[in-house]
Amino acid sequence: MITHAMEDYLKTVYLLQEGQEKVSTSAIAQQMEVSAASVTGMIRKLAAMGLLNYASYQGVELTEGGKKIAQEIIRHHRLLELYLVEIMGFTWDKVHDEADKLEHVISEEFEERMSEALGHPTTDPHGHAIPAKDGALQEIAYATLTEVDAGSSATVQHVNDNDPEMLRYFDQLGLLPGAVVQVVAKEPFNGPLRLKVDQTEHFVGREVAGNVFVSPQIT
Amino acid sequence: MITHAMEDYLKTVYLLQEGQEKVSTSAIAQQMEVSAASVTGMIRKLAAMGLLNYASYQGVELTEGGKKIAQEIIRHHRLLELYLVEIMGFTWDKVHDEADKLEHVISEEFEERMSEALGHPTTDPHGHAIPAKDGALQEIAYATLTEVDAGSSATVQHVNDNDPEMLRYFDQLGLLPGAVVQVVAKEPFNGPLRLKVDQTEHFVGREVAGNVFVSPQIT
DNA sequence: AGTTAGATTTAGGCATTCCTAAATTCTTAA
DNA sequence: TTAAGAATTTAGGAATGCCTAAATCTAACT
Repeated sequence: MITHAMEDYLKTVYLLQEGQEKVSTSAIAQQMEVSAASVTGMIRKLAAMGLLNYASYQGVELTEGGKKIAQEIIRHHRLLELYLVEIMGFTWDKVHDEADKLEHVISEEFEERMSEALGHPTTDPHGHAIPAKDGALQEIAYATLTEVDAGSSATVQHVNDNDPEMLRYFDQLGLLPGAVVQVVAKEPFNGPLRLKVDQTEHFVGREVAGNVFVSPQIT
Repeated sequence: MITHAMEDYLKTVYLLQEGQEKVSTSAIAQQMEVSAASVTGMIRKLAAMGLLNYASYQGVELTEGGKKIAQEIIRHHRLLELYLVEIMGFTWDKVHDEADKLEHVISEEFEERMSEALGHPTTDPHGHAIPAKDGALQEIAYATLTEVDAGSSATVQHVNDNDPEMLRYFDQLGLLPGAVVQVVAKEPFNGPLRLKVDQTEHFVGREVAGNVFVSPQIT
């Protein structure tokens, strides 16, 4: 039997796995805010179920079975976020926590009816790709705003959705997926960035800018 | 901390409590399909939390605090059922199980937005009353179809929503809340009832009829 | 009143999922 | 090459929520 906690682990491994193939115990522990010991314990159980491969001290890699479950959960999460915003009228910053709870609980039919009501979308409100029913998630590795040269412009593709407070801040600034930002100036020594979004200028800290993912502006 | 399991117990006690004030351990165990021992264990915990009063062998009674939580869960459940049918297009028979899972997980905001989308309704698709935000549930004790005299007509008020198969059967027969039924004849010795619903006649077993709650037809 | 059937509680166990602390293994740099 | 330090695993323990089996209580009938 697969539990909610297991689904959370699989989802986390899947999202951490993008890029590298192996994910370390400590990376999972940090991301999920549990102890490394707890991670080891759960990993062994998931390995015994054939949902991931792992060798002691070597890190973890999802099997096809594990990937499929992770994709399913991520699809639930992102469809829920979009449904909550588009159909139910939630604000941007509240949908992540609600979706984190609901994603483990909804039926396939619920998923299907949400997708239908939304016209089978492919992107959630934070700009993340929504995996197709049985398809892989194709997330492109965008640069963060901190990596954009002073003077250049870029288009916001997606933002991290973990921190509601930061989301409200993005909303205030107009840093939504699709928005065009110009990096007017970058302070040296890890100081703030000066941005121009929609005519208005703002100063934004490096930590904040690191959570905004952009592609070069298409002109 | 109040868990999902505790909420389920409180909900069950609340619904069993209608009519009598005291609810027995075995009644709870039977309704929830767990052992009586499990019920005892949970009851002691809930009593320690001040959510219900109980004395050994004497049965159980919810406190005001316990009632409040139970009402909240029942409100969630019934709003969810209605939302799933009216807004999402689920069929009658599938909403109970979905609502049983979601009722523990949704936020107050989710509840509020559902209620709004539905125009703040007071009855769910099975004819059960939806408790107001902070108000008590006022379920009227209707008669079942088995208690209606042969020759008399009655109006369906609500039906039991526990068994999806039975719900599909009710749907087929047209035994929906609001429908007018005439009991044409009753076989003696606990045999089937002959019903006339919407011009058509049907034979219905006693067990089935016992799950249809009616009031005398208002003519 | 005594017996007995049924209801209830107690006792002991198991799985889940987390924790801290201690032991082990790996890495790296002197 | 070895020894410190970091990462990982093992060990042991707590809370939850279920179970079965055994003990105990209640109520009903002779």
